[in-house]
Amino acid sequence: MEALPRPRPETTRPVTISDVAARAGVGVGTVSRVLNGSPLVRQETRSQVLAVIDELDYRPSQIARRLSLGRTMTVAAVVPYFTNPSFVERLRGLMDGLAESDYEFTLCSVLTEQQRDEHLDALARGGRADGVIILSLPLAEAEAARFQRADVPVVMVDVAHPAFPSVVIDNVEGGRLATRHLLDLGHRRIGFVGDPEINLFGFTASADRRRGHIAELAAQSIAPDPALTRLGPHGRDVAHRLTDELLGLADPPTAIFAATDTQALGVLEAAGLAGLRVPEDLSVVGFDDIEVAPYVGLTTVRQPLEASGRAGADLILRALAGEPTQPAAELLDLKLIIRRTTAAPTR
Amino acid sequence: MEALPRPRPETTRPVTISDVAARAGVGVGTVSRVLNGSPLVRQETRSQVLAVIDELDYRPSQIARRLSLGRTMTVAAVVPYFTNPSFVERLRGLMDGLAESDYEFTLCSVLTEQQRDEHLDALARGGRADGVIILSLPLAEAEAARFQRADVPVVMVDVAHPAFPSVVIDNVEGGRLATRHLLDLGHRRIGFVGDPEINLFGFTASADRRRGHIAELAAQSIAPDPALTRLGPHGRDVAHRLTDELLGLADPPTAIFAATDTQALGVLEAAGLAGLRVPEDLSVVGFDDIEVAPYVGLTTVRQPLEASGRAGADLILRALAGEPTQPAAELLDLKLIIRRTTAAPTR
DNA sequence: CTGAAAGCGCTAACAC
DNA sequence: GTGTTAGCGCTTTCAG
Repeated sequence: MEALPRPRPETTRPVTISDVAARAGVGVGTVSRVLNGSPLVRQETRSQVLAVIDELDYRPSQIARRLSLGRTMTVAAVVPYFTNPSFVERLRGLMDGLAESDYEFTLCSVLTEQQRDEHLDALARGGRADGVIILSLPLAEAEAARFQRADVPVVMVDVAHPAFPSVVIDNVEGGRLATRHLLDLGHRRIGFVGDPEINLFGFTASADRRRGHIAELAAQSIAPDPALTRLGPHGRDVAHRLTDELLGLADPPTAIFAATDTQALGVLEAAGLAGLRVPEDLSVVGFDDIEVAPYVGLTTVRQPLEASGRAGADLILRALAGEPTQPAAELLDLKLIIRRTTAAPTR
Repeated sequence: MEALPRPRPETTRPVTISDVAARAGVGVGTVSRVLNGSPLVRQETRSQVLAVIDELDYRPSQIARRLSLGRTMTVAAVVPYFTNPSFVERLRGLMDGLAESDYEFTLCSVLTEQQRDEHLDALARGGRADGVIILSLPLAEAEAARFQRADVPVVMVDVAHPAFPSVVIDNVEGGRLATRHLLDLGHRRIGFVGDPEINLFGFTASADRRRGHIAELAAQSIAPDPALTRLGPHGRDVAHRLTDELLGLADPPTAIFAATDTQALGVLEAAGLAGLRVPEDLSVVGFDDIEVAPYVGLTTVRQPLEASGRAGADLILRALAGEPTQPAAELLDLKLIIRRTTAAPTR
């Protein structure tokens, strides 16, 4: 058999820990020790091994390491609609924060309920990730319990859960901020375009912002006109359509508060197509302050998107490091950014 | 020892293949076989094992599976500036395409040269991913060779390499398309805002588009005016500044072709701040047709961003499936999308 | 068809 | 200090 002239090995075989051990004339245990910075290695041996590692250009197999360690050395982020600008920004902060650690990152994209359930299920049974960051998705009690049982640390971003540390904003307050601005400008008929109260993933941001909106109206003794509220699946296109309805009203609003910037873009689009000038004929305020907001001069409530991702990464890293973490909610600041889509009503 | 009342096991231990085997009264080998759909299992045994798997809610450990298989069952995508709209769109197509497969996905974010090198190095030594999709990053010969030696299939998107299948567009043609449109409109002094010819990652899209731009000018016997060309690091802000320079010229351009939509946004911003009306005082055409393009009414050359990601995923999946793949370049279509930022010059 | 056992590459417990 | 060895959970011969 050894006589067989095996075809030239075009492809290289990765060098393993035993290759290093053999070459260095030591046991694999020793190599492993220097690899993991164990102090129980003579300095001389250490540098010897290091030299061989360098010579052989050896890199330990993460897979093998994980199996042996029983840890995956990765952090997973479960994120719905990850291509949406606001999630992209959160992701950036998150990956930035993780990049500085020893943990790998794995993105669990959620577009459907099934994906949501599958990812959560897989993650909650452990062995897939050592820590999980969940973005915007409310967790059912049973789901939270499973994570706890499997002893998998969880951090929530943009949504809270009593059992885990979370990073959130005060959406109600944000809704008030936006509405107060419109009110201050003199608007009295203010439309609202947002998500349905009951939606696929149970997002509550839109509903909370609307609660703030209504509260602020009430503070000015304005009874909310149900006709001025239009809710529909999140997206620019739907918001566009809802705005058409609003503008078609006998007594249309002079301003519209959109639950998110994406929806505000739809509002602007509809207004433009309807021949309305913004802000002269219609004021518009959004929420989030995504990257495009400045381009269209959108007045909006800014929330620290990227910072929320970073905060999430920091929290999970801290938990993974064994530091005691509080299942408390970290509240990020909101700020009204006034640009060119809002002004006093002319009607 | 067995007398020790161990503290109640708060955390669950994952069920393994031997748990299943034991419970089903078979060997682990058999369980493995039914897991992998081997035909060499009696139907009766199979359903028996399946029942236990179901009962125990068993899920095989991917880590162990990978170590044993010697394959990672994941495909990696190396992507620079993944938060840029164009990359996000490509990513979406890519992840969509991969989601339908058995492969996991791992995103290698590249923001610095070091990250580029590290990721490429790690990936090229194999063991990290079974297949690699590289976005926009030109590969050095030595790097390509390493992938080949390690027998790791590679697919290039938005940049070609003779050794691997790739998905590209004809940037030169795109540049001609944009410029011809401006020329047809009657513009003769056309500015160009793009990336430096020599840049961090060796991107050539901007340079190629400019070559098309110049070629088209030449076709109309127009000598390119060096003063009308401004190159700088990619980004809205820099493009904004470069446009300021252009507009400050004694004889400023009546139109500007920006190498990308992002840069076009910077151009529009600068024009607006300079009090110029678009398109009356200045026409602007971009490239890519990213999601925000319609919002600002940007005339641009559309390239199928999402489709490129999908195509990349399809190619790598095909390679992974062992199907013979050609190291040929798949050329995607370009299309000029005329919106509101271009018109005939008024000067 | 199926059980037993070797092995994937690494870590950690255990001797020397 | 350092070598040896027993797993980590799974796949895959190799016998039977």
